[in-house]
Amino acid sequence: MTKAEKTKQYIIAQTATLFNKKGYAGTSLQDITTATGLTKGSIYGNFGGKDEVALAVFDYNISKVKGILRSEVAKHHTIKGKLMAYVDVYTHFPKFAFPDGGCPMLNTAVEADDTHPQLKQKARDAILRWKKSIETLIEKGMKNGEIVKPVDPEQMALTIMATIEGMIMIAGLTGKPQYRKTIMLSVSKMIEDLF
Amino acid sequence: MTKAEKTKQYIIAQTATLFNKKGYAGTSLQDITTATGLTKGSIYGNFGGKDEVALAVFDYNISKVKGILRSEVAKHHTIKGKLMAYVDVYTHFPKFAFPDGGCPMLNTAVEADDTHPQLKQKARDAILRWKKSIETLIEKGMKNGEIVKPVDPEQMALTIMATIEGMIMIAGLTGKPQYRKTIMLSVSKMIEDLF
DNA sequence: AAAATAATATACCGATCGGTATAAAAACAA
DNA sequence: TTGTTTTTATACCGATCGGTATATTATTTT
Repeated sequence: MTKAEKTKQYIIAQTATLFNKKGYAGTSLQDITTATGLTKGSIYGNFGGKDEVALAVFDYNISKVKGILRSEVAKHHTIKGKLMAYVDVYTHFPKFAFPDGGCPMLNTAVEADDTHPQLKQKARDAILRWKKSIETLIEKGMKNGEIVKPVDPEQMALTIMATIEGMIMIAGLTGKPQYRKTIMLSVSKMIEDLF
Repeated sequence: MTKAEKTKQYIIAQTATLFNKKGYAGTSLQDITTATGLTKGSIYGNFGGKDEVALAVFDYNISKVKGILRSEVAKHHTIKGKLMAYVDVYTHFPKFAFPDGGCPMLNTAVEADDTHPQLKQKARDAILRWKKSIETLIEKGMKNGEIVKPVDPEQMALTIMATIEGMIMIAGLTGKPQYRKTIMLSVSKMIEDLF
């Protein structure tokens, strides 16, 4: 890894929290230089502009979350266990190395809705991949006989995702950790009902 | 109503969509003057600053949503009907006079999370009021015998709210109206299961 | 209608915005 | 080690940011 490549990764890692907390419009070049200890020249030597940093940071944050979910899901070998792994991760949210400032998909979706098409596209892709992976799990469960009740995989996936994302918003806004547990308990019941 | 009061209301109404779409940090004084056709002097003659406009706009947007919900809920005289009115409103979301740019609570919650304490407080109050009103409906249903199954009103309220807010995010991000209907169908099932 | 008051427009403030040209320094290749 | 290329720092650009002082225009009150 060349020096520039290392610096690039360093900039991304140091500003990941920043962008996730303050958003794209709320994060200034000065914030970036302060967080990294570098100067504007260095930032622009490694990135084409603030946009490029933001896009790279989004990928970084998403892959962080994805990595956690993937490894937790892999620990279980039943469909039920794998689905419950999602509940586990989001119930114990803060324990995991989640990026500060909440879910990057939610944050980006809300901020980029009418302003930053590229970021919005990235968030859209991420959420559709997430949807697909839950759907696939449910479909496998139906094929291998684990899930016996008739269920629409898409509806189930969308509902689980919506409840989780809404939970993140409500828990973050109210500052009541109990709300997170309460809502996630409902999600686990939804999943339980499939079996 | 004095002239100034009229102008104040005019500024709020003209910038309500703006703030809801672009957020607090993303909306500039110039955006405000362009949207209203007024000048900075006029804005500052009626408000103490951008913050004051933003706070007033938030109240305006929330009361708009609240008014729609209240009138729809009032059309029904059973608890089930009243709860289903929420589903109705959010299912046919765009038909109603909702502020463009999505749910003001969600938007404000995400943006103001680490930046604007006053706005965050307003969003928190709004969501707790919403929670309370759903809880009260469920409690009434339990008292008058409409709801027979044992249910935790708080858990039910939180779960319904989370699912709705997550739906708004997902539907807005993906641009697929069908997702809204699919998720709201799940919410209506949750409510149906109470009776 | 005249005087007092309130509301709006103009012109400007310093600070910060994202971005760039260029020079100094560090890393690399020979 | 020397020469070349890449990386970083400095200094600056015009534009825009939120905000204000003041002049001008409406709106009230008398």
